[in-house]
Amino acid sequence: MVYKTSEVPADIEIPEEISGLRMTRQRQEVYRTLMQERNHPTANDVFMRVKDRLPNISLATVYNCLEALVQHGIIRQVNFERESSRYCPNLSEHGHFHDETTGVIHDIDFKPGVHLADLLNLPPGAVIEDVEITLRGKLLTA
Amino acid sequence: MVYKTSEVPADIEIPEEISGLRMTRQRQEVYRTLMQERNHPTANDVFMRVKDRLPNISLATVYNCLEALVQHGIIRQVNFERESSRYCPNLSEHGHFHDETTGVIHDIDFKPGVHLADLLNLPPGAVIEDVEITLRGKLLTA
DNA sequence: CCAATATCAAGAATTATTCCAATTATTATT
DNA sequence: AATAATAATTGGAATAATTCTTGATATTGG
Ligand SMILES: [Mn+2]
Ligand SMILES: [Mn+2]
Ligand SMILES: [Zn+2]
Ligand SMILES: [Zn+2]
Repeated sequence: MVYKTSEVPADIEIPEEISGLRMTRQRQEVYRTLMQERNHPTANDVFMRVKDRLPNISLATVYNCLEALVQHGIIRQVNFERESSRYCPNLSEHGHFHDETTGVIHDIDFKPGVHLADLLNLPPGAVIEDVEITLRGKLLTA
Repeated sequence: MVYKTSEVPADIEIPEEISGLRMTRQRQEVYRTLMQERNHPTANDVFMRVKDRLPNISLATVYNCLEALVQHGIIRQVNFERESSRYCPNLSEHGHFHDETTGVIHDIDFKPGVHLADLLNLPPGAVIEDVEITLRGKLLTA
């Protein structure tokens, strides 16, 4: 079943349209889940959570919504090795540290004033559209 | 058919054992291919090339060999988004720039003296075991 | 209201990679 | 050298994340 966008509950503060993307009920709930659970969930994680609110949503729709949100620059897709893609609503430039002990993924910011592209020997004429920084290691709690 | 390691042709300069890994004929040919074709081939690319020399090699073996070489730090596995894994024999610390126009992947070095981990706000206690830097964009030739 | 377009749902299809079982090769032991 | 134990290879089956397809439903604009 497709939910009418006009039946959106009152407690949502997500606009009806973001940068040209129609915010359907499904897209809103997918986006809300990412905003509430900032632990870089997979499509399936999102699917399970969104089902609490939209019991009839399909996994394909979650994938469609995530892709639409990524395409419009509202969220970011994050990949570790060959694992399932994860999704992140943090739009500030940041990298990801994957703690192998706990599985937790930490957002990593640059120190102030650092611009990665300045530190690389890029080939002349290179126009960078996207940068991904991935760190793998352990977080010692001792 | 399994090739006897003793029947290795004379023009190979790869040692019989590298850091504890038995260099079988299959592993030698996989490694040789990576050294000769520095364009970050996929497992299937390697498979097709190696078949010229070992017509009976299987794709599973190519995957096995690549994994063994990666595990022993002899080559690196490189991932772009959700595409097939690619493999790189360049062991110096470097990143990868994926030119979307041509599909070519360029090795990217840091400018001298740059150490990425120094520029990031890592959580206290983080021990980094691996860093991956991936750039996507276009190489203007004009 | 109507037509055109967009979105959704369910399940099938795709595909890179891994797994499995049988065979062959290598190494260690007698 | 023969034998036993271990490791590697092969071909095909299995896996699993993602994408595709198709029919239904919703939205938009006239
Ligand atoms: Mn639940
Ligand atoms: Mn060929
Ligand atoms: Zn993030
Ligand atoms: Zn490389």
